[in-house]
Amino acid sequence: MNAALHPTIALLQSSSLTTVVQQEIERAILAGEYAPGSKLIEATLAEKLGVSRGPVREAFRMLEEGGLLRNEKNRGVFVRDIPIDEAVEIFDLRAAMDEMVGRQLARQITPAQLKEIKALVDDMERAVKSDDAHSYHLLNLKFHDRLVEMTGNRKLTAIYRKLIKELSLFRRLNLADSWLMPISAGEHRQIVKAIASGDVDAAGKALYDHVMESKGRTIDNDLRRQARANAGVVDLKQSPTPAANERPKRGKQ
Amino acid sequence: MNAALHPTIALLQSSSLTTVVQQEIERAILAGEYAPGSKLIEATLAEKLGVSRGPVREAFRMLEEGGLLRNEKNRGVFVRDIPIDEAVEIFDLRAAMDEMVGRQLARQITPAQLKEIKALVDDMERAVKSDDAHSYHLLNLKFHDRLVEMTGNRKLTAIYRKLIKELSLFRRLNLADSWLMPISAGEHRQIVKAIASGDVDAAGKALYDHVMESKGRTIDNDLRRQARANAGVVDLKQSPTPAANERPKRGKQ
DNA sequence: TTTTTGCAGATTGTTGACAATCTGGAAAAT
DNA sequence: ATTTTCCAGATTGTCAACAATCTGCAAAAA
Repeated sequence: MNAALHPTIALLQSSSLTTVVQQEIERAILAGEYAPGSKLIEATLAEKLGVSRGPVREAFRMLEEGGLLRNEKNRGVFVRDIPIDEAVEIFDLRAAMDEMVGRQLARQITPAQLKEIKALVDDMERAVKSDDAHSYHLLNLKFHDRLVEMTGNRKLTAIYRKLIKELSLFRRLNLADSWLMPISAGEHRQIVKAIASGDVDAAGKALYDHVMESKGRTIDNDLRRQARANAGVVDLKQSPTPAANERPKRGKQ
Repeated sequence: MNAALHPTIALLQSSSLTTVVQQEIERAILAGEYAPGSKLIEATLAEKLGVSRGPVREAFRMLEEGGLLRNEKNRGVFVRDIPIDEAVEIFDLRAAMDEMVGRQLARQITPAQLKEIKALVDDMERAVKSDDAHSYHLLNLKFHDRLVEMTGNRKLTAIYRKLIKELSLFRRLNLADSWLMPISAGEHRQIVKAIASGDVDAAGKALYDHVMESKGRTIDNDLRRQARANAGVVDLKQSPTPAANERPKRGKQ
């Protein structure tokens, strides 16, 4: 008599307060409700969610290990703010993983799967035409996530997703991408074409290059942003940063 | 006034009971003191370490997220037993990561670093000559760990180490490798040579192939072991497995 | 005999309380 | 005016107790 026959039973067997709290905090972070660098207070969260501090602390430890939170002993936990060096490292790693994805899919993708990702690319092009950056962003995430998932390598998929989540905490990434959508969209067509052709090297290279292009765009973006911020500082010197009290005074990221 | 000036201060600032407990459990698991599949009891561990159950539970959550433990609600936490499918996935992923390592090192390795890994290979060959499988195993781990570390990509290094830890829980891997040492050792020489030559493709391929060979050897080993176990079962049918009470009755890995 | 039911002990899940530490600012000293 | 000292409030770290759940076994039922 195995479990998971009745969905409610499976739910009760798997979810404890800790896991629910963990999922809720993760959702809120990824939704941007807690900005990178901001502090999470155990008691506040516990009260908001109607539980005691125990489960909240356990959820903190999980999210900490998962790379979304950072803990300073006796000072508190903070939403991680991914520095640009780390973002670069993640992009490089992701490129290698995506290359592996491309090579594998060029060999093993099924017609049904091919149809599915082609449809996603079509949707993305529609989003480009209607200048819908938000939809494009979501479809882009979905596209890459599905590709990785289609390899059938669950370990790869799990780690890939973790990296994507961390990258989303690289806050300088959000906006200013809208005029680049057509370029990115074109690369997606190219990726699908290479996979469909069954050319292992081409598919690997297409995905590798795509991620590296994305990395380049993101970094350029950040450098511009950095420059703009520095330019502003000379006029506003010593003006207090808005959320200064949410940032720790000691230690490094 | 920054921290970490006095090592004791840095230690007290970073280590809480939770982190100490976490490290101790991890050490014990990797040392084989708790076998894969065995159950860890909160109260027992708490007493042995002289703390209450709170920190132990928090450490459990971290190790769970880290892939070393598995949690079944209301039933307890168990040392994870990596199934062969997952081991295969990890090997494939590791191969891609090591290929990245090889390509990067072929470009950027320094003479001092090259000297260091050459020395490690020398040590390994000495271990082969004296038939010291244990030393060889440790040196092998060190060799690959240093290579990854030398890329300078901390994210890659962290994930690589996590994968190695998980692989060590694939219990069927331990023994029976001793007569293969010469082969593996030769591959290591080959890897170093390719990196030293600066040939990006060759270095990547050398590491990729090495990991895949290692994967092949491990799987063959497991299949033989599996076959042997099955052959034994016909004689010993229904004989109770020794640690049967340590394994859960419900759910899947 | 075989199956079902119903505990008792063991173990995990959750909570609230207390101890230790940090933060920011007021008071005191320079 | 500037620096130092001290303290109260806020927050995290740890613990022990209680509640909920599971496991294995013995007694009852079939």
